[in-house]
Amino acid sequence: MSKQAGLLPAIDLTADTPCCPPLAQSRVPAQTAAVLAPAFKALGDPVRLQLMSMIASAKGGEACVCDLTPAFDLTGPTISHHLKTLREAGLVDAERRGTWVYYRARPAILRQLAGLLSVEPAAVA
Amino acid sequence: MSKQAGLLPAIDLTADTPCCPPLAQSRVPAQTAAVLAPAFKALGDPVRLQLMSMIASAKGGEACVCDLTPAFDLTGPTISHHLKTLREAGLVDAERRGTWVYYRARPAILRQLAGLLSVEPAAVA
DNA sequence: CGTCTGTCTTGACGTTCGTCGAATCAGAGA
DNA sequence: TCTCTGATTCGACGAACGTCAAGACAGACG
Repeated sequence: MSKQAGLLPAIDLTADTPCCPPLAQSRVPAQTAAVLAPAFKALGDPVRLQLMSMIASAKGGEACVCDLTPAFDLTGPTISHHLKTLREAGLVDAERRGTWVYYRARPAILRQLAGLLSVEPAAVA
Repeated sequence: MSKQAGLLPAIDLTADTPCCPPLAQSRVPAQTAAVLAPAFKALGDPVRLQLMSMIASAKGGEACVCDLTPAFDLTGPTISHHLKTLREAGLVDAERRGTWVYYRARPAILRQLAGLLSVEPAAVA
């Protein structure tokens, strides 16, 4: 077994979860909270939020680490650590192609999180 | 000045921020990330995610701490601490009425976060 | 006033996080 | 093969987090 094969997401959000009624509509069950909270937590760092955005909005739907790293005043290992956090939260996928590693967003979980947060436009008035 | 008047949110998300184009559409600026990341971070704990949901989905739009606390296997101070975190992230408002304190969700920021996460239904196909 | 109940603050504890430098791995090319 | 470059892992550090017990504050009711 390759020692550096940790490029797969640790949890699979696309399967089990029943795609979340809005948080403001019915109480989130403890189990759902336990699954989704780590995703919010991963987004809870300014660097990771920007990384996520750069990946999700990248041309072709994917971004190379080599383009991501120089966008911050941080070392390579630190960016790699943040990308690993996003990966383990199930927010992105990574794929190595030759010398470079490309990251790609997982729209399904993004939609889940957005749906959980959604509020009726004229909720309280 | 009352020593226990820390019931107001620490930041005002409803004013400055220009209501966020989707994260997957254009790169989130560092400044926006710095403002919004703490909100995601606040949602990044299972207990707080449930608290937020219980408050936002409560009948009348508000929930009493006395109803929130017994829903968890945690002490009062711990729940109070989590509520303070939600307050400081601008996600909820608190109001004391007589003996009890009521919490109320702030739909505006919820909408902002949901909008940031929104993805076109058939984004990548 | 005194007391009781509900909530928040303080102080402490162990754990996790964000960051770095150094070392390692993976692939490309000479 | 050896070397070079890109990316990750490892080990360490200080800072922040989640939790609790103990104490303080606010309001209601005698």
